[in-house]
Amino acid sequence: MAKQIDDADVFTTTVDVLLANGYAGATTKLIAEAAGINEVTLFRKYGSKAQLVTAALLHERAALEGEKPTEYTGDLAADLLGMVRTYAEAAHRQSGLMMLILSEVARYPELQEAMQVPFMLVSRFGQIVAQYQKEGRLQPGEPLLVVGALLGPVIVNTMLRSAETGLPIPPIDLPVHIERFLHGYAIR
Amino acid sequence: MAKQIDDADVFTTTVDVLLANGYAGATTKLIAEAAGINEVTLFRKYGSKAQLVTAALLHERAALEGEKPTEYTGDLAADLLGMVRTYAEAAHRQSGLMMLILSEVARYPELQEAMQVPFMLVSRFGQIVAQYQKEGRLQPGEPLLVVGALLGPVIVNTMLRSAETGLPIPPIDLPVHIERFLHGYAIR
DNA sequence: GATCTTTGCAAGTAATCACTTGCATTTTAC
DNA sequence: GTAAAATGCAAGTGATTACTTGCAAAGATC
Repeated sequence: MAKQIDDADVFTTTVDVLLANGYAGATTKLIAEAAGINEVTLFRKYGSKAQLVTAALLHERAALEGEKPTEYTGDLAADLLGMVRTYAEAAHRQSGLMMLILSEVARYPELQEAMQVPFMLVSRFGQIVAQYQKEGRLQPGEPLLVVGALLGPVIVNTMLRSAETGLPIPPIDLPVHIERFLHGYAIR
Repeated sequence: MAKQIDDADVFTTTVDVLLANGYAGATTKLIAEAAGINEVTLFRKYGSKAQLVTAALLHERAALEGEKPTEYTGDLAADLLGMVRTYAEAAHRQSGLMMLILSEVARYPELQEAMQVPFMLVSRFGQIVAQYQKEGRLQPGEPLLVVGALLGPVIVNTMLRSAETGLPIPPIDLPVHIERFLHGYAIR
């Protein structure tokens, strides 16, 4: 019956359903059920499925923006580990969002506005890397490529481990990964 | 009208449509149009959409298996570059397939049989890495994690560049990437 | 050439989906 | 307490999809 519906709850639930089912599989019926509200309410409040999904993904971005930002501290190893940990802590959702965006959202023009949601962390890390490069402590080159070398293995590891691929791949050992990364990219 | 239809052509086209549209978006109508055949023929020859898609993905795997395998040569840097090049040459299709499998095929139980298609290269590379580790030329540890460190940045780079992410990310410089990787993981 | 097989065309079925409408109930605001 | 707003329920619409059926034409085989 009539009750107050928390938009944030609906948005979070919407993203959950998207991650589990993809855009086509995230039917408005499924989303409504998962959110514990009536399907017609979704259309009354949000207009259309695309508008709901866009709003939900933008809400996800707002939540990311509200988090404590990863800051440059001057301690290279600690910053790298912090970056990778920030990513790893949100890895399941972040990897899922990244895949959702890259493979599905890109296919639906009506979701265009939500395209940039999962890449803000990457941008921010690029700025931190650039700072260390400026100080001559990391190899020169495109900062985003360096971020790729840092995060790529983590991203792919998370993706592969989240599906039944038949690959016996263990979780990544973050301190070891950072140590190897430092051997490769740090300037001593 | 009646003509000979090449299964291989249909399968390749099917995968093309899957990569462009995803599973839900790859309607049998679209696939038939793209293959230049009648939609009803798809059901006559392959039974159902799921069976067609599974057959197409398995055909993709057979094509991969038929390719010249990347072999251990004893020249570490050349092998690493060869591995990364093998992946990069097929990158657009491989990354697309990987994303398709991880994010979509995993959601449809009827496609279960096709799950392992894009991961054969990864397995093979793991074996080569293990060989170099045995010889004490690469850092010890889980070979697949080392492959992740080698391929992860390439995979993610390809994924990010294939979509409109707003990130100004350039293509990866493979020789530089190998050089940095060697600094990080090779034992001199 | 005759027969069988294959494929195309057209029409159709049942199910599902995003979305709408009408009515009733509950909640909120004044 | 009253009126307005919000939400639920049920039924429904139009479009789309995977898939089927019937007929005819073309290709392959003997």
